[in-house]
Amino acid sequence: MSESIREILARPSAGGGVTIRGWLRTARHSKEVSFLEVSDGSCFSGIQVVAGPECHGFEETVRALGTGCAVEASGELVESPGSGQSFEIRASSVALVGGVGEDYPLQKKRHSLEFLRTVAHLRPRTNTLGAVLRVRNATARAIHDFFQQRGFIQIHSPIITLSDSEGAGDLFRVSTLDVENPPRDEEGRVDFRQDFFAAPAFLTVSGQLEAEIAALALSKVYTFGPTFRAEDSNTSRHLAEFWMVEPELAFCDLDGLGELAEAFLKQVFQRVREACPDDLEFFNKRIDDTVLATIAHVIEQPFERLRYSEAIEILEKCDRQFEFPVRWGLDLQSEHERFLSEEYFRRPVVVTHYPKAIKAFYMYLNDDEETVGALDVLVPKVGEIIGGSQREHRLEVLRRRIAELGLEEDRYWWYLDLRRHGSVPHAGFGLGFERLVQFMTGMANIRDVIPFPRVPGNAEF
RNA sequence: UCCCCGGUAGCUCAGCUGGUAGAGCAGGCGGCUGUUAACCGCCGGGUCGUAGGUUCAAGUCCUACCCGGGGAGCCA
Repeated sequence: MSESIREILARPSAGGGVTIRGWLRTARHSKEVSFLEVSDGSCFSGIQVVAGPECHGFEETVRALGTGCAVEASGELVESPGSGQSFEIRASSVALVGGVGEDYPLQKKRHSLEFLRTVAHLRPRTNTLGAVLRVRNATARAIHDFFQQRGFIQIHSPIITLSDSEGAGDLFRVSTLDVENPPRDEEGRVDFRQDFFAAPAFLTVSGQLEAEIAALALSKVYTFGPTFRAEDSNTSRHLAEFWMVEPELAFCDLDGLGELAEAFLKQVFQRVREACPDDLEFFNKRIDDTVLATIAHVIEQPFERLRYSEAIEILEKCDRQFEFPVRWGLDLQSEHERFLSEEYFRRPVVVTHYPKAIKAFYMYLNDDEETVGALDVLVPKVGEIIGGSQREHRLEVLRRRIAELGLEEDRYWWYLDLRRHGSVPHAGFGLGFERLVQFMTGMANIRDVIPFPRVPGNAEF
């Protein structure tokens, strides 16, 4: 494999022959010389190829090149006399590998992100999406590194599931039945006993329950995989298909979970800042000029920790008028979360001990019998980025909670069984991977931090 | 799903109180001895989101629908 532009630009000094392959960002032609800016996606920067009449292919090829053309160029790596780059390639030959039509939609000029979504097959070639995909990659790697270094074992939780988990969101059905003419049972209802899995099946909304199973054997585990929600929600923070990171720890309580969440975010931010400095510089310059300061802040400042009750007090006492009411027992709204993290504390905030009525059945019931061991991490701009809890590991308490909420115990038989055999305190959280990338890059719309977004009414590409 | 805003050239937009569509960039051609989203000149390019309606006349006003954006709900 040939040397990437990233590797060439990282050379200690000029000199020597190089060959690069990539796509033209722009071509500047004057009478005796052409400047080609070539990118291969290996790093934010492209490399400048300078071709004159002595270059093989100058008249036939180089003069006709424009934005988008795929080329192969060979020559000598030299120090650039122009400002704007340290090295450039003095070309001895340039060959066209793949030309572009007159209707090639990408210009060297800035495009709107909305337009780029309509050409998702070409948008990775833009500065912005290229940077997003490199940061996304670095973030995924940093996540694996964090857990692997600490002895967490990755669990591959299933994509197809029969249970609807915590009942979170609407589910995508998985079926091989003929939708035009499904088999019916005696009462005329669709007979899923004849379906592929002999039961109604769905795409997973979370790997949590499976992670709990694994944690109660391997102690420290995590999942990192796609999840699916069929909610008709159309916002800049929601996708129908997104990736979720879910660590789960045995012998861990809520405090331990909060420490893990903070160490996790700090290290991931640190690693991505080390891996993608040019990309982050670009986001800070062109997308959101607070990105670098925010990243530094997350790495350096301790997170604020407070209980739900304290959060309510702060919100009640402040002189801000909120659209939605603030009262103990009501869930925090987006505006409340943003006020706390963006304005009041100006840093990530860890809120714990929520009222049991607004949280899921599996969360640990505190001694006050009113609150549960829930934990949310709120960050500026994005809002809730992590949601987690200490799990209820006491069989009788869990059965009571299931009954209180009117859930069917039968459907959770194996989840309950885990509490009958070797049950221990355990805790875990879920992190929306795209929201993390949004936070890192400052991208306003979640559809622009995933290469192929799935949203209501649109799954093209 | 709800509320608000928008849809005009390939892209980004302008088009006033209704009078029959324009700029920059992109594209094509030509010029320019080192450019940095290069620059200069010329040229081509539009059923103004769709369907109805009002009017002598609709890009402009009205209605419905479609698509996009922002916010909210739900959540990650």
